[in-house]
Amino acid sequence: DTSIAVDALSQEGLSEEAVQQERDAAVSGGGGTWEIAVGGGKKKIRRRKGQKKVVEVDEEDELEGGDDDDENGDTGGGCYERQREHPFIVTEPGEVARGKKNGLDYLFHLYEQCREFLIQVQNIAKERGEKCPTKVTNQVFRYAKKAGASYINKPKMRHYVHCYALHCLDEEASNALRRAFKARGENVGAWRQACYKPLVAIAAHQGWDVDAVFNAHPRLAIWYVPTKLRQLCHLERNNATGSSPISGIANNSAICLY
Amino acid sequence: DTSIAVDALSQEGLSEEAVQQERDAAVSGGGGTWEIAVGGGKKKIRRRKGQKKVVEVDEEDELEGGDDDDENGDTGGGCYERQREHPFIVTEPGEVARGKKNGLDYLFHLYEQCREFLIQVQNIAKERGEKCPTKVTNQVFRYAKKAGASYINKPKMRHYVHCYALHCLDEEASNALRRAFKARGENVGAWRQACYKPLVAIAAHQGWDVDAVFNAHPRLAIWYVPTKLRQLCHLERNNATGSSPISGIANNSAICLY
DNA sequence: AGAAGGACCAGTGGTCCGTA
DNA sequence: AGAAGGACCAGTGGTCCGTA
Repeated sequence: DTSIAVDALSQEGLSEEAVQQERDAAVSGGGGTWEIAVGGGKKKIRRRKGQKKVVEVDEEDELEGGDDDDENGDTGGGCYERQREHPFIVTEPGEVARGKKNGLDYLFHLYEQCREFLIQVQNIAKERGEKCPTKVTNQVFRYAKKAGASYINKPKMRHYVHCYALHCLDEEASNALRRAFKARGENVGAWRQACYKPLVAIAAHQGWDVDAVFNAHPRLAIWYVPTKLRQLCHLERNNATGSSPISGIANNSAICLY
Repeated sequence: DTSIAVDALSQEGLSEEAVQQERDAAVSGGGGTWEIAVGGGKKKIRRRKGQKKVVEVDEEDELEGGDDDDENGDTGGGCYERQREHPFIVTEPGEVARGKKNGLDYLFHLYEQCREFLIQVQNIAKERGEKCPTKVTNQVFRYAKKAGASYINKPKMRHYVHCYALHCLDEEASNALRRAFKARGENVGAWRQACYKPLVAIAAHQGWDVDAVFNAHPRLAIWYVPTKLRQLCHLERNNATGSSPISGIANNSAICLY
């Protein structure tokens, strides 16, 4: 029975398209596929990026049919495999990922989508006189999922927040890093790690106050500062100071690490 | 064994006085009394307000001995009654409550104390490079308790937040309300209820944005807007608008409810 | 191996309701 | 009755680790 999924959606004022797609996903046996679950106005962008079938032979149907891997022959029945988003690869700015991969422009686009979902949640809250979130909270992720953006989830977005931060704060540096890591053939994890260092340098110039750095940028202010970035800034501040941690905070302009 | 309470305190850099008092409370059999648990630098203020023994015959010891009510004769043993703070009564500005009561100046003073505890928590967090609370959170209440201010607790502070808000935002109106309700012999609950209306009026003048009203005042911005005040503002906005809730927000200056 | 995300967990905001 | 606050609860921020 699909009534639960449809009921949940019917309260949110979604397009009939999204409801229909969610219904299809529910019918498909509990698993569904990411492709099917992607709904509403956000789907177009995702489609554009999803250039599949480099090795595969099956032409995908827009609404039905799985994104079957070779080892999974269970196509005819009601049992889809549990599909995940394609992994990210390091791409240059403007470059579309080929194969079963997603590029970094697409990654950053997800942050913009989350911002739009937050704005919608805020508007609803204001209208109802309820307390209004200023950050991308669990509530926003839940809203995004109901709106059909099932490819957005909290662990992923939190994982790459600092990469998005660098993209917002110093797009040139971010682009240069992407090109360098692509040229070197580094994987996404290595690129992600490398994004921390320039951010710490930016924080250093702002008195080591990474919260202030985030809050000063309107698109970044809606994201929680990642724990690891905060810790790195704290460690570097104490190293850079060259004295007891007690002094801290005020000595920002004297020392430049990078 | 008192080691747990002492250990918890020893990490917070408290005065030995507070630790000793906590130990006494623990020894006293799990109950302890509020008087004993009150410790550290904050105690003085509390003492000043606590003018007891109007009907009672027992002179209180500063550190030992309960604040025994007539019906409780269990004084000699290790079993203290579970003491609560004296209830609030409506007092005029500057008036000290008599008998086993606390006055409203004392109530508002508790909010100032919480602010000081928040500032301490913030300073510790900044020093450690941890995320820094902007509001009076559970963490702050926990810190206050460990610091010996056991008379501060979350339900009480949340209960009277809007009364403190009126005191901050329009002290003249707050004082007038206190005098009027005292003159009429109203109880604290009635006074508390009456504090909502002038706050809604203030919010009305600020485009019904009660969050903005709180945030604009530095001592108030650290407190969460109470749910009921938020709801009242929302209801009044829709009533005042005289049309569909869709219009909302922009029509602030035209209509004055009070 | 490298990576995506379901699902868990400690501690939160909120306040009810057993207590005095 | 009026009031103080321990203690509970649903939903949070954070991220681990079983999964693909």
